[in-house]
Parts: sequence; structure tokens; C-alpha cells
Amino acid sequence: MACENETAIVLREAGQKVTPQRVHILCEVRHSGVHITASRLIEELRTSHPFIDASTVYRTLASAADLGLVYETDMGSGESEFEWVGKDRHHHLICRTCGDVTSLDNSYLDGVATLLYEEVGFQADLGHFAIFGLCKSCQTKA
Amino acid sequence: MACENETAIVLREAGQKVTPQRVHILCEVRHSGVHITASRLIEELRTSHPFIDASTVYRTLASAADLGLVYETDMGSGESEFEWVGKDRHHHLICRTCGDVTSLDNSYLDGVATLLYEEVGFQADLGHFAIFGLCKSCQTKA
DNA sequence: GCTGCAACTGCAACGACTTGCATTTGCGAC
DNA sequence: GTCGCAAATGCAAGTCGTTGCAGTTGCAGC
Repeated sequence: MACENETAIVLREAGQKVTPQRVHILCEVRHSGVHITASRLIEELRTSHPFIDASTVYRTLASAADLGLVYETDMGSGESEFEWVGKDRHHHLICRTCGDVTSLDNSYLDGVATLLYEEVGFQADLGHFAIFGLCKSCQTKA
Repeated sequence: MACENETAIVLREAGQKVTPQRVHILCEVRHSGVHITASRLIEELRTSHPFIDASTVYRTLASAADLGLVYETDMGSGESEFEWVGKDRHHHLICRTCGDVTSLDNSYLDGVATLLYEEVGFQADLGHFAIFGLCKSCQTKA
């Protein structure tokens, strides 16, 4: 797959060693589409590459998150979810009732980031944000 | 302490049973000033009330958070922090480098909440928010 | 003051994630 | 091609927080 070569290149450019484990893990995240929980990822890897240890998965994901290759988001369920970083930065609206996740364009919070920098001097890292609340359909149901 | 009576009243009004464990736990949160991590809370309770189980602490805090008595915030360290709900809602700016926490007035994010409700129909729960980034002094140091 | 029941507690087991350490491995230098 | 070392891996043990369940307890009604 071209994906694997590309992932390897990204890793090498980031100054990381290119190991089959890392490539497999990151490819899996990449292919999984949107979010994937750590446990689900480990589950999937167990079938395709049974020799990869869970701790390796967590370490790889943590270092990838540090490098900005993936986003790590706490969805409030006690499990972290991971997502391959694409070109567009976006946020997530998470419904407390039904657990539904909606993507939200970056523009909403950009203003806040600018404001914070101008007034407080705080350089907010608003690249990926989880906002909890009540979604439209759950509001009408309640 | 007057605090304990008051806490008991709050609990009863919320339709919860008033047990010594709950009163102790909530008083501890209240007295701890600003934020306190769950593990630190359990630590403190172990000295003052050694008979309280950790699971009771977590359950009490979870139900208190549901009732809006305390805020639960994920500070990104893997440990949740709890804070007694005062009159003012506010947010936190957390520096990724030095770990410093600054309080932020509620007004900054109110606009975002309104915008979200008008445009997406999502009722965001922005009562208490943790924003990660780089604080002023760490920016100049870097 | 007693009774009944729903809610709360404590225990133990469990799942998610981290950490320490010995071994292995990628890869740049020779 | 092979050497050496830093970095990554796998294993096992440990921590943090959650959950199921049986026993206990607050408290409203009598």
C-alpha cells in the first residue's frame, strides 16, 4: 500500500525509527476513517498483527500525538479516541445524552483563540477540541 | 462546622441521602480551595476518614457533578480534577509546558455557546472548560 | 419508636492505561 | 557488509478509575 510508504516517510522525517509495528499502527488509525478508540484499535491489530503489544500501541500513539500526526481526544467515556490528522482542523460536539459526535468547523473557535492571545497573551492550542452538551434531537426529546 | 450542615442541606434538597461519607467528601472538596485531583482527595480522606472507600468517593463526586455541585475537569494529565461550584462560572487556561493554570472569565466563551446554539442547534455545556496552550512566560522563554 | 424500601457503601474483580527493565532492532558510520 | 548505540519492543507488574453485587443504612410513613 502507498499508505505504508507514506507513513514510513512521515515517521522518518519526524526523526523516529521506522518499525513495522509503528507503520501498522498508524496505517490502521489512518484507514479507520474518523475516530477509533484505543481498545478497538488494539482489537483490530490483534487480528491483523497479533504480535503487537498493547503497550507498544499506546506508546506509538502517544509519540505520534506529540508529533502532531494524530489527535488524541478524551470523549468522556473513559476511553481515549484517536484520529489521523488531516488537512482541516476541526472540533467535536459530543452529546451527553445520546453520545452522538458531530464535527464542527474550525472557524467557530478561531475568534476565541485570537481574543485570548490579544487580551491575555495566552497562545491557546485549539487545534482539536471536544465540546460537551445536548444535541438538537435530544433537546426536543427531553 | 457550618460547612457540614450546609452541605447536608444542599444534598437533601437535591434529593440525595445525607450520609456521613458524602458530607465528608464534599466538605473536603469545598475546603480544598481551587482544584483537587481525585487521587489527592482520596489521600486526604484516608487520613481524616480512613473508612471511606475510593469507589464511594468517585461515585459521590460523579453524582455531585451531575447535580452541578462540583465541576469535573480533565486537566489532560489523565487525572480528573474537581472543584466546588462557586457563584461564578469560569474556565481554565492550562500551559502545556509549565503546567500553570490560569482562571479565565466566562465571557470569552459565552459568545461561542450562543453561536453554536443559533447555527447548529447544539446546546453546549460550556460551564467549565479546560483550554490547553502556551502561557505568556513560556512563550518568551521559548 | 418501628418498618420497609430505595439508595448508598464496601469489597472485589475488572478494564484501561502506564511504567520498569531486559532484549531486540533500525540505521548511520565505518 | 558489519558494528555499535540509541531507540523501540514485549513482558510483567502496577496504578487509576469503574462496575456488579451483597450487605447496610437513611429516612418517610405508620
